[in-house]
Amino acid sequence: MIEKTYQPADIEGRIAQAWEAEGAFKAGRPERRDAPPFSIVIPPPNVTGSLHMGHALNNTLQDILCRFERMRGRDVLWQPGTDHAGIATQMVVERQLMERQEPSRRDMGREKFLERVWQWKAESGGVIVNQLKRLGASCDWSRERFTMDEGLSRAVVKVFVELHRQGLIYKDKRLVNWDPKLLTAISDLEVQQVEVKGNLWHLRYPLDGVDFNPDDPETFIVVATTRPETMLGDTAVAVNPDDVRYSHVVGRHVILPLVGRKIPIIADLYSDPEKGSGAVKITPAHDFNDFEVGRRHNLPQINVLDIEGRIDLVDNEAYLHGLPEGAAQFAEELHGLERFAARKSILARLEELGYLEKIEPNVHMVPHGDRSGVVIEPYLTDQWYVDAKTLAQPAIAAVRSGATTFVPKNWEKTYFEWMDNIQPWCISRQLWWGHQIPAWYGPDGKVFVAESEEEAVGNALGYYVEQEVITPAQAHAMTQDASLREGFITRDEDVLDTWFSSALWPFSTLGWPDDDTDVKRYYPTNVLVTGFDIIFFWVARMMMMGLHFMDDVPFPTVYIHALVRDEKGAKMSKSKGNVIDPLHLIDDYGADALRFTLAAMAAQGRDIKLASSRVEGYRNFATKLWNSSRFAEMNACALPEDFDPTAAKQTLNRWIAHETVRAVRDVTEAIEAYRFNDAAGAAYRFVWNVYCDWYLELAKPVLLGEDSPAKAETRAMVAWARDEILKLLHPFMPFITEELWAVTAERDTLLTLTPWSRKAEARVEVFDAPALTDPMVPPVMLPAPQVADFSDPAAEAEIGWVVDLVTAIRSVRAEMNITPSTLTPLVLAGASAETRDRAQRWSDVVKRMARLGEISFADSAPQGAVQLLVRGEVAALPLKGVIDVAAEQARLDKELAKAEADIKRVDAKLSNEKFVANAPEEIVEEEKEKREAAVARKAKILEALERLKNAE
RNA sequence: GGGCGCGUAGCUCAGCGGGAGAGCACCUCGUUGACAUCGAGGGGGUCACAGGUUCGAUCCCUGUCGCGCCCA
Repeated sequence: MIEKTYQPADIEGRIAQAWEAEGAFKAGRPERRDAPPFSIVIPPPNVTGSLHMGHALNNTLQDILCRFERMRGRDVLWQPGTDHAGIATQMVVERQLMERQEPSRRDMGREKFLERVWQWKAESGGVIVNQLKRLGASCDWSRERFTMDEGLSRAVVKVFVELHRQGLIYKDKRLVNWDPKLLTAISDLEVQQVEVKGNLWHLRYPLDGVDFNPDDPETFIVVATTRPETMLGDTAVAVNPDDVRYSHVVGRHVILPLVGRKIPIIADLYSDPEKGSGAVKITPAHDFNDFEVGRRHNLPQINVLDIEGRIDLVDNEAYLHGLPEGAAQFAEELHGLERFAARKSILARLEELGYLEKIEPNVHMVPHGDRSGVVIEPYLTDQWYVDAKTLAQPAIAAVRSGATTFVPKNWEKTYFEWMDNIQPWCISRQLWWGHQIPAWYGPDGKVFVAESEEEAVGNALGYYVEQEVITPAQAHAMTQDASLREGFITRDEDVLDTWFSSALWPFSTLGWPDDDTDVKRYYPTNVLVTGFDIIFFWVARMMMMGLHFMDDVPFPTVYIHALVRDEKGAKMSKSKGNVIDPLHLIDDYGADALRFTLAAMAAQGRDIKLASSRVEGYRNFATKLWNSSRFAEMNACALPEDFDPTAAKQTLNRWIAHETVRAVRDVTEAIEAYRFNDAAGAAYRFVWNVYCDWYLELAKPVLLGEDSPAKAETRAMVAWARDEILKLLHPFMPFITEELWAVTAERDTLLTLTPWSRKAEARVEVFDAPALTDPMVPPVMLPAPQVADFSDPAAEAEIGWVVDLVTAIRSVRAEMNITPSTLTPLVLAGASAETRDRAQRWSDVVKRMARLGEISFADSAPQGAVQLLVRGEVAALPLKGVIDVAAEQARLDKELAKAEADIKRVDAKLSNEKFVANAPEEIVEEEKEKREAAVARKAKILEALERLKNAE
C-alpha cells in the first residue's frame, strides 16, 4: 500500500539500506560480467570537507549518468573516495591539538603527530562520504579509496621514482609561493590575489661615478616599487630598451642605497615605460618576473628573508658578497626584523638620506595564502619539480586530436591556454601529512631516489664505499643497523603535493601498480564530471599522468558543469546573502527534489543561482508522482504478464503508449548528450502535463465505470505507463521511484537494476565488441524492442482534439465568468463525420471536464451562442441570456484582429520575392499553411460575428 | 591589460536564425471520490542599447553600457 502522503524522510534511509543490502552498486556483479563496463572516478573531495552545493550538483550529475547506464545494463563502476588534503588536514589536527591544550605538532614530533592525524581521519574523516550517501550517490562504496591508502601510496612512490629516473622529476632552486606562516611552499592555485591599497614608492638610486645630489636628477635614476624592503636584494635596475629617457644610462651602474652594492642598469622589455618612472628595480630572489629577468641577464639571486619572512642578512654570504666596509653593521641592524617592520625602517632611512622621491597611493593585487591568510612570499628554495612542460605535450595532443573532448567544447580553450603556458610543477611541500618523498641524502648532499629505504640505502652505501668515504665493513654495519647510519644517510623530510596523488586517481584506485585486472576492465574511465575551476587541478594532471603511465587518456569525455554560487554569498541570494546548505534542502524537501532541481537547472555553460522555491516546486512534482501512483493503486491498476502496450485497442491507451515512447526517447537522448536540464524538463512535462493532467483524467470514466475489456486494458496501461515513468525518473529521483516501484507491485529486482526502456530509433544491435571508451554503447539487457518503435498519429490526432476542445471551452467559460455549477450545452456545428464519432466516443469525458450538459449537432451554430474554433470546426455554447453579448463581440473582435494580423504578416513574407527565393522550401510551405489556417479562421470568426449580430 | 561568460515575465532560469517558455510569485474561480505539497483560467516581456549581416535576428557579427569569473 502506498502511504497517504509523500514523506521523503521516511523513505530515503530505508531505500538506501535496500540498495546497500542488495549490493546494487557494486561493480563487477556476476550477471554483468559480460556487460560493457561504464566507469567514472569521483573527483575526490577533500577529506576535511563537507557537502556544499557544488558537490551536490557534481555528484547528482555523475549519479544520473551512473544510474542511467546501470539501467542500460552496463557494469557500472563509480569509484568513490577522498583525498588527504595535506595542508588542510594538518591544520585541522593542529587546531584540535591547540583547542585541547595538548602539545603542539613540533613538540610531539612527526611520528606521534601522524598517529594523531590518522586518528582524526578515523573519527571525522568520513563526513562527506555519508553526506554523499544521503544525496543518493550510487558509488561502489565497497571500493572507497583514500589517497594515503597503502595501495595508492605505492602508486605514488612508483610514479615518483620512475619519473625521476626518466629525468621528469628533478630538484631545482626556483622561486615558489612561500607561506611564511605555514612554512611551506604552496601551489599557484592555493594563492588568492587580493586587491590591496598600498603605495608606489619612488626611490632614487644614485648613478655610479657621480656625486649623489637629491636635487640633481642627473645624479640618480628613479625606480618605483611596491615592496621597498626587497631593495636589499636588488641586483639590477631595468629600463625598456625603447625608452629614450634612459637609453644613455643603459650599461652604467647604480649604487644601491643603504647597501652600497654596485649593480648594473640593464635594458629589458619587462620594464614598462608607462608604469611608475619607467625604471624598475630587479630583485630576482623575491619576485617572479624579476626572477625571469635575472635569468635572462645572468644576475645574482640574493635572498634577504628567512622562512618566516624576517630580514636575514647576518652570515648571508650571497648578500654580503662584494659589499664595502661597514655593510656588516647595517646588516646587523636590520637582521631579524619582520618584513613589514623592515619596510618601515628602510623607508625611514631612505627618506632621511634623500633617496625617497615620492609616495604615490597605489591599488594592486597582493598574493595571499588561501589557508593561512597571510601575504605570500615569492621565495627562493630548493624544491622538487615535475617537468610539466614535457608531460603536457601528449596531454595537449590528446585533446587536439579529439581523444578527449570537453563538453561544452569551449572549455578546451581554457585547457589549452593553461597547458601551453604550463610551468614546472613544484611538488614538494614542507608538511608532515602526505606522501614523504622517497629520496635519501648522503653526507655530501647527493640524492638517492628509490622505491624503498633498503634500496636507497644500499645504493648510497655502495656509492660511498666506491668513493672511499666509508669502508665496506662500515657499509655493511650500516646496512644491518639503521641507527648506525643516522646522520649519515637521511631521508628527505618533505611530502608531495596532494594533487600529485590525485593525478594518479583514475588508475591508482583501480589497483595499479599491484594488480591490473581492474585497470584492464575499467580504464580508461568513460567520463570525468567536474567544475571548470577544477580543470587545472584534476583534469590536466590526470591527463598527464594517465597518458604517461597508462599510455591512454584517463577519460574520453570531460563534462564541465556550472558553478553553484557558494559561501561567499554574493551570488546566492541578493536579499539574504546566505548560503543554501544542500543538507538543509534535503531535510526540507527530500534528496530527490534537490537532485531534480539541480539537474533541471544544469544547462550547459551557465552558472546556477539556486532559489529554494525551485526546490519546493520540484518537491511538489514528487508529490504529484506519488499521488498519481496512489490513484493507480486505488483503481486496481496492475500490469498483467505479457502485456503488450502496442497491441492496445483503446485510442486513449494507444495515445499514452505513443506519448510514453516519445518521452523515453527525449529523455534518453538528452542524457546521452549531457543535456540534463532538457532530460529533466522532458520527464517533468510528460509526467505532469501529459500523464497526470490528461491521460489519468481521460481514463477516469473508464476506470470508474463498469468492468469491461476496455477497463481492463486501461488498468494495465495505467500501470505500464507508471512503471515507465518510474524508470525514466529513477536516475533523477532515485528514492521515491525505488519506493513506488516496491510498493506498487511484486518485483523481481530493485528498480535501480531494472532495464531502461529502449528508446525509439536506437539501432537494435546485438552487443558485439564495442569500443570500450564509447560511453553510449548500446546496452546488453534489452527489453521488447517493438515498444521502442511504436507510434500512433491517429490516436494523437483524436486525443489532441479532445484536449483542445476541453481547453477551449474551459477558457471561454472562465472568460465569461460562467460558474462551474452551470452546465452548458455544446453544439458542434457542421461537424465532419470524424468529429461526430469522436464526440460520441468522448462525450462522457468532455462533459465532465468541460462542465457540459448535452452535446448535440447542427448545421450551423445557434443564434446568440459563443462560438469556438477547435481544429478548424465550430464548437458553439448556446448561452443566450447567460452571456454578455457585448463581451462576446469584443472577444471575437479581438480574435479577428489576431487572425488578420497573422494573415498580414504571412502575406508580407510571401509577397517578398527574396523570401520565396531564399527561404528553405519547408519554411515557405509552412508559411503558406499558416496563411490558409488563418484565412479559414478569419472566415469562421466573421460568420460567428454575423450570427451574433442576428441574435440581437 | 588579456581571456571567458552573462544581461529574456516581479524573482530564479530555459530557449538561440522563421512572431518567446518553465518554476515560483501575482489575479480570478474551485470543498467533484490521486493530489490544496492540488485543480481550472488569466495578466505580465520594444528578449540591455546602437549599428551590421540576412528574405527574415531574442538568436549570427561589431560596438556601447551594465554585471560576473579567470589570468596577468
